[in-house]
Amino acid sequence: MAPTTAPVEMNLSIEKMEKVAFILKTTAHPTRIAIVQLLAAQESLSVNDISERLNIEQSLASHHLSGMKLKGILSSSRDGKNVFYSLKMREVVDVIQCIAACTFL
Amino acid sequence: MAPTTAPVEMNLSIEKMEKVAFILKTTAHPTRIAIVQLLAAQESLSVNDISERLNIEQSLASHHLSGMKLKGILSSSRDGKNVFYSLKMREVVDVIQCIAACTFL
DNA sequence: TGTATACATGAACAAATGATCATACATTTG
DNA sequence: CAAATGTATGATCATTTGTTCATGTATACA
Repeated sequence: MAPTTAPVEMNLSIEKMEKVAFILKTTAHPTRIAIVQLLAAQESLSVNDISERLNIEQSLASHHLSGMKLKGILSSSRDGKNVFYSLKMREVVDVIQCIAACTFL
Repeated sequence: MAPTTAPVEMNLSIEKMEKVAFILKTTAHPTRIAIVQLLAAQESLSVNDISERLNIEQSLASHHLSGMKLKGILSSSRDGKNVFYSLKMREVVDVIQCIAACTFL
């Protein structure tokens, strides 16, 4: 039987480390963290919703959103004039929670 | 009584989001992820150990290491000619594990 | 004291990022 | 179709990052 608490042992491949870095990098920005927060609570929001809630320009919101979509963190679907974004890679929520939980921050 | 599984609801402050972003940014690099990996398994390693294991120049390793130390992720202590670095913020291990566990990566 | 070994540091430069602006595209409605 | 609304995109620019190189500092040891 494997012990329930194995010694830390992960040995990621170089490729995997690059992918992980890629995702972390995509998440590592206050505005993008805020976006993830909103979408963790809302299921889906339009670009306007987000830019208003975060008090940023529409264009900037769109840039962040499409970037995050391109990198696989978000997905989007159009409904009339609006484009609604939602979380695709929900794991990033846990990642943020994990760091945010550090009491010393 | 608070429910044990609350709906996703974290509402981090702007300051907290900036701090989280700061930590993620500091971690978001293949070499630095590799360093965390090594230190997750070794407790402490010298600059030379690390630069050899990762096949990078001493100078580059030192830059990454002192940066991570400055940002609170690592700590260091000198023993003779060597400086040994070790993980201070072990939470970053979980963060990396979390993303690395995504099957689609 | 001088030399070797281990690290640190700063300059310099290329590349990536983030923000803003202007403008283009898409959809609805009059 | 024209105007209004919502979103995307590309150019530009300032800032930050990552790397390399040269050199400086610290410790050990002959």
